[in-house]
Amino acid sequence: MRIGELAQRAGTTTRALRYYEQLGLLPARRSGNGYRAYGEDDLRLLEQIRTLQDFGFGLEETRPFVECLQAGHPAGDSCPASLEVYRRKLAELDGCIARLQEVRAQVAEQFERAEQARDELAAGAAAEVPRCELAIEWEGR
Amino acid sequence: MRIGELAQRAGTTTRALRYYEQLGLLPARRSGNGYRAYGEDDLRLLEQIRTLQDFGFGLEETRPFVECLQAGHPAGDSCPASLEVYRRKLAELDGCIARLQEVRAQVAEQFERAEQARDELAAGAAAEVPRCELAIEWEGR
DNA sequence: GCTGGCCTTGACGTCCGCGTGAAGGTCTAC
DNA sequence: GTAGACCTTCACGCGGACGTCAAGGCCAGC
Repeated sequence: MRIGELAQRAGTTTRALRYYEQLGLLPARRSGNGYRAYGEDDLRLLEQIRTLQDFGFGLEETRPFVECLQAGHPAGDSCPASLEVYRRKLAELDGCIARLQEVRAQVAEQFERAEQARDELAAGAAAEVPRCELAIEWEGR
Repeated sequence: MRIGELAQRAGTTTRALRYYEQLGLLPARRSGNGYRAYGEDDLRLLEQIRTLQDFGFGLEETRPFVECLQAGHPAGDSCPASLEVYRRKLAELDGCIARLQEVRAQVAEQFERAEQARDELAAGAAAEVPRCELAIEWEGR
């Protein structure tokens, strides 16, 4: 299989595949004319890469999974290095979620405080309007 | 106050202040020699900007707050436009948190599945080890 | 043999916000 | 007078995952 066919079947581009090869992530054999030659296994590697990318993994983080598959293991996450990446990612996600929740709480606090201040101002203004009208009537006489 | 002093008091750099001016976010008066001249008010504007940046607001998102202060309101979030930014930011944060939690759940699921598969493999191997030892003992006799 | 489609390498462009750096000149403080 | 602060404008960096040419090689079908 040549690069164009693999790209199409994997739903990606030839440029991405060359980029992966450049990173040493997805090396390709070469046929006689210098064209990259891929097998069905490479399609599985690509699917592994894309699945992890959808989870927000960087390309370097997919490397242990790819190497695990290349080593002949049945799944990309059969190897300790892959599990370690899972663990790191979970910790990273937890940290990120915690930070965002903290920020959210602070923003919400500011928002509610500001909204309340606005309402109190509006209530104060409403209370002052009659006095203003009285003053006008007073002046009118 | 000149740009260097303001930058130092606000804990930022002169480059950043010139950049904010370039964005029209923090315009400066000019003294006779062409130097930027800032007042105490500008320090408050800067503090508002930095506070919001710490919350993850982009510079453009701080603009309504800054303009609100520039209009003479007591607080940057006294104006409807600022409250609207708060609301948008809260929605954005909620969406971001939800996405991350969903991803976290999926990664956790993959991780646990992979770990279980490993344990089962290890258990299978452990179950085989005694047989191996027995075999060795058997051979030993 | 020629067109069109696939492939090759290499190098630079894109996106995004938030600045930073450098060059070359003016102004101020000691 | 000299160091340091300031001025302007233009350009560049960052980080990651590619996109987009450019210039050319290889091959199938007509």
